[in-house]
Order: sequence, then C-alpha cells, then structure tokens
Amino acid sequence: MRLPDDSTRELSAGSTGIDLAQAIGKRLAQAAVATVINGVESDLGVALVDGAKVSIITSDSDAGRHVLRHSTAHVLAQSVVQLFEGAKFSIGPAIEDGFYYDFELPNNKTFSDQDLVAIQERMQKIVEADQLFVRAEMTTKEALKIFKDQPYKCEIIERVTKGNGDSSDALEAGSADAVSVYRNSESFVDLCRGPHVPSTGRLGHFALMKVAGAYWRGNEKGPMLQRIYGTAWESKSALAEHLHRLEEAEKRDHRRLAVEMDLLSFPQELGGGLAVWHPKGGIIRKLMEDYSRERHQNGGYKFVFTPHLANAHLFETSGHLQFYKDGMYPPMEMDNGTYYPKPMNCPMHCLIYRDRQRSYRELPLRLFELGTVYRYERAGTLHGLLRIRGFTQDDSHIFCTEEQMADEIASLLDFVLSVLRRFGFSEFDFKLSTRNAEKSVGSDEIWQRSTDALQEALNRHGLQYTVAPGDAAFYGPKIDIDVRDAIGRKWQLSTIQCDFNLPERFGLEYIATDNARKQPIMLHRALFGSIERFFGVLLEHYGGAFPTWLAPVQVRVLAVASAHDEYATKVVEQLVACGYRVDQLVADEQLGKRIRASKLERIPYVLVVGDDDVSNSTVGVNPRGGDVRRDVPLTDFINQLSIDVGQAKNVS
RNA sequence: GCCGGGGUAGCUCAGUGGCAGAGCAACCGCCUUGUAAGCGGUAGGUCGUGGGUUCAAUCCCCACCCUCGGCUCCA
Repeated sequence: MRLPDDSTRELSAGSTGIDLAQAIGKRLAQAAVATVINGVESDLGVALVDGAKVSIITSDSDAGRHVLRHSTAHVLAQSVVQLFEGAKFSIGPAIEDGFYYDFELPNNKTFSDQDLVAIQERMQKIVEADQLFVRAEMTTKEALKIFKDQPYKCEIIERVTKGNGDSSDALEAGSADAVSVYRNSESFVDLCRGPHVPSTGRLGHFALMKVAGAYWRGNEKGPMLQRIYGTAWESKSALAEHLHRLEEAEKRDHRRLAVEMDLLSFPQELGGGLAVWHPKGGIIRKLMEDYSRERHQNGGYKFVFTPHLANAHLFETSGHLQFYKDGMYPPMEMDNGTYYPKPMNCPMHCLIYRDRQRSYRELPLRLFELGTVYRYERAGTLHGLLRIRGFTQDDSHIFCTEEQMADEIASLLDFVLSVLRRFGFSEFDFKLSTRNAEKSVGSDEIWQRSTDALQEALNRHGLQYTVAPGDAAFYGPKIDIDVRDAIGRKWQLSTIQCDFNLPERFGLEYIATDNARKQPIMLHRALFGSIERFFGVLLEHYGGAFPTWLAPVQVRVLAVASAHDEYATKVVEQLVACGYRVDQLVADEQLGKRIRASKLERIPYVLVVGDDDVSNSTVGVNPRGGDVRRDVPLTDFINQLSIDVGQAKNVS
C-alpha cells in the first residue's frame, strides 16, 4: 500500500482499511471511520488492492465527520421507521455540522418536539446495539423489490438507473451500474452509496435539533415532507462545543440585540418586514450613511434623488413588471394611471441619464443614491433586518463605455474593500456569476466581454474567487462579495453587476469620439447592499459592541457620589464640546449598579470620577474589555479617545 | 406561498374554562456609594385582532395579523 506521505506498507493479501489502520497505530484505528482507496471513499472493511494508494479517514476530519453524520442519518431513519408504523423515508444526507432526513408519515401526520425526544432515545439504543453497516450491491430489480414499500426510494433508484439522477440522488444510491444498499438489521436497510462507519457503536455524539417541512426534491409543487435536522460530532466535547457556538451565535442575533439595545423595532401595526429606527439605531445608521456619502463624494460620484413611486410605464420599460411583478408591492390605481412602489432605483437613474444627450466626455457617469425600495418578499422568507420588505440601498449606477468597463470594475473593487474594511471586516470571498443560457438576454460577445472584464479586475487584484456558472442575473454577469464575521459566518453584502439590458431597453446613448451614437454599459453596484441588512450583519459581527466611532453612546460619566456630580457634568460638557457622544448617570444609585448597567449597554468607555479626580482634573477610565486605570488626566483620555475614534479600532 | 412552533406587563417568561403572576426595567422613598446587581414601596394588562362554542374564554374551535425554525424564493 502507498500512504499519503508516499511511504509504503506491506500487508497480507485480503487486508482491509481497518487492518491498515491497526498496523499503523492503535489510536489511528480507533479514530478511523473510512478509507480512501485510489481516490475513492470506501468502507473500512473493504479489501485493499495490491499497490493501491490508501489513506485513512479519521472521525475528527471534515471527511470523517461527514461519514459520521451520514451514518447517523441512517440511524435516525431506522429509529423513525421503528417508532412510526408506515413511515416513508426519502433522503438523508450529511450537511454542514450535521445531517437531516426527510420522511412522510401516514395520514399527513407530523413530528412534534416530544416525538424528537423519543426518536433520539431510540437512536441511542440503536447505537448501543452496535449494529453493523453491511454493504450490498444489487441490480435495480432486486433493489426495487427490497424497497417496494418505499416509493421515494424507488423513485431515486429509477432515476439513477435511467441516468437521470442528480448529485443528491448519486449520494443516495450510487451509479447506474450498481445500486448499493446498507443493511443495519433484519428489518432496516437503506439505499446508499456510502461509505459508512463499520457499526453504529461508532456513533453517539449527536442531537436532534428541529423538525421542519421540506418539499420533496425541492419542488414547491411537489409533496411536502417532514424533515428532521440533527447535529453529530466525533466526541462529546466536540458536540458540546458546537452547541455552545450555537448559543453564542444566538446571543448576537441582531433581532435580539436590536431590542436589548433599543436600536429599532418592527411594530406589528406597520406590517411584516417593515422597521422603524429608534434614536440609538438612528445614530449608527446616520454615521454609516455619512461615511458612505463622504466616500462617494470623494470617489467621483454624483448624488441624485428619486421618488418612491413610479408610473407602471416605467417598470414596463425596465422589464420589472414582466419579470418580477410577484416581488413588487401591488399597484395603486390613480386617476392618471397605475403606480407602483419602486423595487429598484436603476430605472430612475436611467431616466436621469437619458434626460439629455450625453457625450463620451461625461463617461464614466457615476450616479449615487441612498435609495429606499420596497419588495414584496414572501411572508415566510422575512428575517429581521436581513430579509426585509422596505430597505435602503447604497445604490450606484455607473454608465461607461465598453473600453472603460475593466478599469471601472477594478477601481470599484478597491472602493468596496476599503469601505468594508472600515467597518471591521477583513476576510472576503469573491464569487463570479456567469451566464445562464436559458435565462438571459444579450449577445454572446457582450456576455463574454463583460465576464472577461470582471475576471480581469479580480485577477488584477490577485483575488481568489469561485465561479458560479449560471448564477448571473438575466441582464449580465456579476461579482458578489461575501464577508466573514467575527465568528466565521459568511454574509453576502456587496455586488458589482454588468448590465447591457437596461441601456438597451431605455435606449441610452452617448456620442462617441467618432460622432457615432453608442450604447453605454451600465454597472450596478452596492457596497452595503442594503443599509438595513448591513446594519444587521454589523450588529451580529460586533455582538452589539460597536467600535467607538459608531457607538451610540461613546462615553458615560459616573460620579462616585452626589458630591461629584457637578464635576462629572463638567467632564461631560468638555467631551461633548470635542464632538463626542457622552452622557451621565447621576449618583442616585450604587456605583456598581451604574457600572453594570453601562457595561450591559456596551458603552466603550465608562468614566468614574470621585474626590481625587475633582481635585486633580482626572478621571478613572473603565474601557470596554480592558482594565481600569485610575487618575488619568482628562486631557490624556481625550487624546486616547480621538485616536480610538480616528482609527476606527474596536475596543473590545 | 408551504410545513411546524409561538404571541400574557417595557423586556425575559410562568399560569389557569371561574378576581392575571414572577424576575429585571420604570416610578417614589431611604442609602451617598471608587469600578458588573443595596433596601423598601408604587404603578404597570382589552392575555395579538375578529368571530364562534359555553352560564362563564387569556385558556377550547375558526379566520386573519405578526413572529420563530425550515422549505421554496431572493431582480
């Protein structure tokens, strides 16, 4: 056998992966869950071929956890089939952090939370029973016989063997040549490609998380199945850590923090997906907008403003009524026509462009607007600030010549990254979405040229990116930028899109150097995406502890006792005069209690002033996440504050 | 839109077919505090909205609104 480090090892004929692992070491054998033989993932019990390149998959690797999770999904299915007479099981893959399995219960029954408890207990029993995972390969006919009571399995088998299988089917069944199944007991067998752990005793560090409805094969028109989600790990501690991470993530849920910190709310009277901003959230939003405006001012953008409503004709011209009517708020019938709330700003920016003849000398023309739009997101999809019906885009449309496109995109990338960094993001993922031939307009050449321009811009910056074939908008290719937040989650924020559809539809032109009329390219781009969404992501990123430059209250001054309140007020006044957001809690309660309250508000600096400070013009500085310093001259503190705010660094 | 949970005081939540509850917050006193919860008191509710069943509904039923977890969707 050849091992991953290119060393070789002799084993007797017929040896398996587990034999190899044992030969290498006891601990490896304990951690082994599967093998890779000549690049193919296989069960540990599979006999190795002479001269094969073999590696062992251990349970603490991504591939190993994937095997654990997939195997645990089988245990879940067996448990459900045992507990619910007549249950049909469909698919049960491993997913990030866990697995799920989809079921159909007789008489449209559904699982309750109590059911989950019972199912989980039964699963533990199956684990204790240490059932073997026994692989068998068979013909379609045999498989159809085994699963004759399982219509979803039969559907998968038929699709795979007819060569119509997709990637999720392949995971379940294998290939057209041979259908594989794994048997755990007399009564339970599941269709599966594998590999699996040798026996259920290797599992056990799992938890069922939730039950949800899910469409069979993701088809909205198809039957709805009952999906059970679970998480599974290689050890008790890994499971505990995962559950702890979930708790931590929940603590920074922006919807919860928005309430706790009195930033904004979603009054029921307003209707779903519509928010009102409270003073504290409003300050932060204003700072974000001020910063955005300043950067656009310096970046050669022209500021424009457009109304929230438009005559239906506009959206007929733009094509939105044709393609996205369902996503628009319903029309208002007026005496002089039909009006819609705008779902996008671009058509209006096109009108500004078209208002008069344009020369190549004006291009690139960069129009910028913090434009509020309304989209009728389906009721079930709303999610706090992250999916909302009324929101404001930091929207810009850049009209340029084809020749300018590549440079413009390259400088846009710089602009985007520099703005995102200012808000504390440092890790980015780039995605290039290319044409979907069935759902797109425009010539091959223009698609090619604009895709090249995007690609060139990414390459020029030396950025790694993934290509998402067919993910482009119908009107042109795009680059989407995901950021990673403080706890490693990915959020899609910024987007840069090429558009040659709207210029066509609106008949946009410019007079070129040769006096010919030409059509400009339009670039759509948003850095925040939507202010609301970006704010929500920021809130989760910082866990509410906004950097000082964004914090609603930057400094709070506390007097040790009432006698010092007057001095505290003077300190407040001095800081306010320097332009900082400062307040004071008078000494009518215990100092400790006031400090605690201020800490819970995540105020960057709490200043405590007492006798010594009154006499020496000093303050005690209690910074968020840092150590208390006594007797700091007020002037020194102001210096420190100005550095902190100027550098936008987070004091946490 | 679909499947399943939920909506009770400002917040977090308990509870019952028969007078509506706690903690925190708020307000009022006392305490005058040196770095994360001092003590006492007061007030606060159409139990999401509308209909139905019942002698009686916050509780049971129906519809709608809002919300949460998913699915689908996301110009």
